[in-house]
Amino acid sequence: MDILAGLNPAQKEAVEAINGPVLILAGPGSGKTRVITHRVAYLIKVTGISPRRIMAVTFTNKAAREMEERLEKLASASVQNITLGTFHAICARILRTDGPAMGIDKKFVIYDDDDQIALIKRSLQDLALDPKQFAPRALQSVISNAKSQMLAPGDLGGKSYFEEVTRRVYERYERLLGDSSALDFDDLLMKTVLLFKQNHDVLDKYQSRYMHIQVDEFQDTNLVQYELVKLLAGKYRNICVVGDPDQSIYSWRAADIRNILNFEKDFPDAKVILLEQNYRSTQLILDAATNVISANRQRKPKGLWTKNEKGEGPYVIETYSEEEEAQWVVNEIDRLVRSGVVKSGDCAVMFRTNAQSRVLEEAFIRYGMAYRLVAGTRFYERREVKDIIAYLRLIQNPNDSVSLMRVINVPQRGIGERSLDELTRWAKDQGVNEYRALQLIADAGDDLPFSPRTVKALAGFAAMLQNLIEKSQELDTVKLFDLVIDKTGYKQYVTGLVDGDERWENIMELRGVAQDFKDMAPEEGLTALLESVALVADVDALPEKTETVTLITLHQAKGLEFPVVFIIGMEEGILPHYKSIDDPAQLEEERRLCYVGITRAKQKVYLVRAFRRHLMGSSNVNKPSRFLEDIPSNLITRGGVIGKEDEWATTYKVSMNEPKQSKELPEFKAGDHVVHEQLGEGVVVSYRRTKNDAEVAVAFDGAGIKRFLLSFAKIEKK
DNA sequence: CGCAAGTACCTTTTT
DNA sequence: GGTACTTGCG
Repeated sequence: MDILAGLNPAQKEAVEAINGPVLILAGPGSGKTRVITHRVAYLIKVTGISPRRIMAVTFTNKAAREMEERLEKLASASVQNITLGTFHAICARILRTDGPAMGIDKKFVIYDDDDQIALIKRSLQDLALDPKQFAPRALQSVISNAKSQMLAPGDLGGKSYFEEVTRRVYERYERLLGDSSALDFDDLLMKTVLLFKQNHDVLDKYQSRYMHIQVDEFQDTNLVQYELVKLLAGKYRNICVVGDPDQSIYSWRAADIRNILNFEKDFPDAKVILLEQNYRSTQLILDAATNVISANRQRKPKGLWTKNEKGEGPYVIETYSEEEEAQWVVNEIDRLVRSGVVKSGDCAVMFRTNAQSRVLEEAFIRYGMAYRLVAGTRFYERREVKDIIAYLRLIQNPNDSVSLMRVINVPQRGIGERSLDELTRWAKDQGVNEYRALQLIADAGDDLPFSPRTVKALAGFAAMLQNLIEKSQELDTVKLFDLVIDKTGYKQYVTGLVDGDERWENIMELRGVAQDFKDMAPEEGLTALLESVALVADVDALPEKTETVTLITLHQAKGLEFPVVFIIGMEEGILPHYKSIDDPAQLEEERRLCYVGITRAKQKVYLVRAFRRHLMGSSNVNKPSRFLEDIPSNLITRGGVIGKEDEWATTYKVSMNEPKQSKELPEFKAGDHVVHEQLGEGVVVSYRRTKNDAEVAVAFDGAGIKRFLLSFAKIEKK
């Protein structure tokens, strides 16, 4: 039984406890993923359970991918028969198959955040409400929260005027979703639960199939998700949930730690297994993390321990500004790499908010150090990508009015704002959706509130769409893709835009995604393509080990580990985030976020803060994060807890600018041939003196144009 | 109707 | 500091 080899007693117990409910509480670095994958492998290989009777649910696509890879190594061929995916993906599949039993259009589209906002704005418009007074974002969040708790519009009380408005918007929004044959993210979960509750045959089908169910990151599940799991496990009760309440960082998305407590209530016979041995971090890092998290009051203490060496405690670093913070990080990574301690791929820089990555990126670019930013501007959020997807969605489901309104005039077809308003109003009067209205207009001819020119434009669009729909019956996804960018005129349109080349490249990248579905039957291929696009937000299915530094948000870092971790912005207002400071519960979540960050580190962790930072234009002086004070000074390897702002000069500090001024900087001019230490030969494109430095842009053969600060870059004339 | 310039607005984390 | 929305002009 080599599947159990190398596991510690607690891990072994967790793998072997396959009968009945199990709750695994797993500390960071305790081999959680290992346990889950080994459990599944054990089920298949040792007890001979058919893979198709196993479901493994994860919270993110990344986690699903990782589990799949690991399982492939352990249990090879049988893996593809396991139902493995995110809650949303699994539910989408169930609804695609059995949704029609409760009146869900088989061809439903999945609306993401942006689509939801568009539809909420439409709802406000329909109800003659002012979007300035009722922020669409806020409404979206309230509606989403309601759905996460299975609340229908009618369940929202009319306690205040705002609630009353929310109820009305929610109602209208649901109506519009239905008219568009669309489901939003929350619907995928909620409707599946409703389907199971309303249709016993369907529930029985799934209950009977799934003999074993595993749920990862259980602390991040919301009420609907837990409900779903309970229903699915209703027959065999072989349910295993794995989580760590200390790493619950998604309560803002309605994740509910109470699910862990309720699990023990709902399954009183549940076996509870603690994984407390940490295999990841040095003792001092683990101690520091434990001290940080222990300050939370709403938690059960845990006995995390490790056999690892004592190692180094956290480094606490203070810099003057956020620019220096970024520069310092880059310098330190460079120093570590040069001294041979680590490779740059071993380093990760983590931050609370995406906005912090900009300054960081600039420093990396200036220095000429390679990095990868995990999901910066997300690929699927780019305008041109969304436009093409909207066309594809329309082909699959022309009722999708958000997509229709999005692209009806992109590229411009002479259908302006006024015509669109009129179209919406007319469709509403006729009691049909926009697509149907277009068809009616194309057929009607006279007697319409549109100018002949507009009628022609609208009819033209309808005819084009109709044609694409017909062609889609026989073309594979790639051929259809090419036809779309050709017939819609998008190709010509996009190449004429200012960043035409870049946008075109993005479209070609999307075409690459379409290629994955090329061999499927036409309709299925399109459905599968759209589903993967809707549910897999990160296009970077990059392998974990890369040769470059990783820049990542603390949230995204959960589940990962790196030898060297930098957490920047260790300041009041950033971490903890200023929006969370007033609310004790939210503050505890910020602390957990900090804990997640520290526990990612194996060897070294740097807690970096800037004395002065620009926020929304103006410059602020921030206090050190309160979380730094939770780390006893004897654990800190360098730096110490930094004092109040006026003591800045007396505390440990790092400053890079001072001695540089006197140094003679080499001068270049455009056209000079130069050599860069890492990037090789290149030609100077521009040269510009700044206050104490000079900025030079160099075009390299392989690497394109890079910009450097001369005081840092190692460039010489050839 | 389309485009350009100007204005007001807002900033957390993601399936 | 960036973007989404508005205004004004051709």
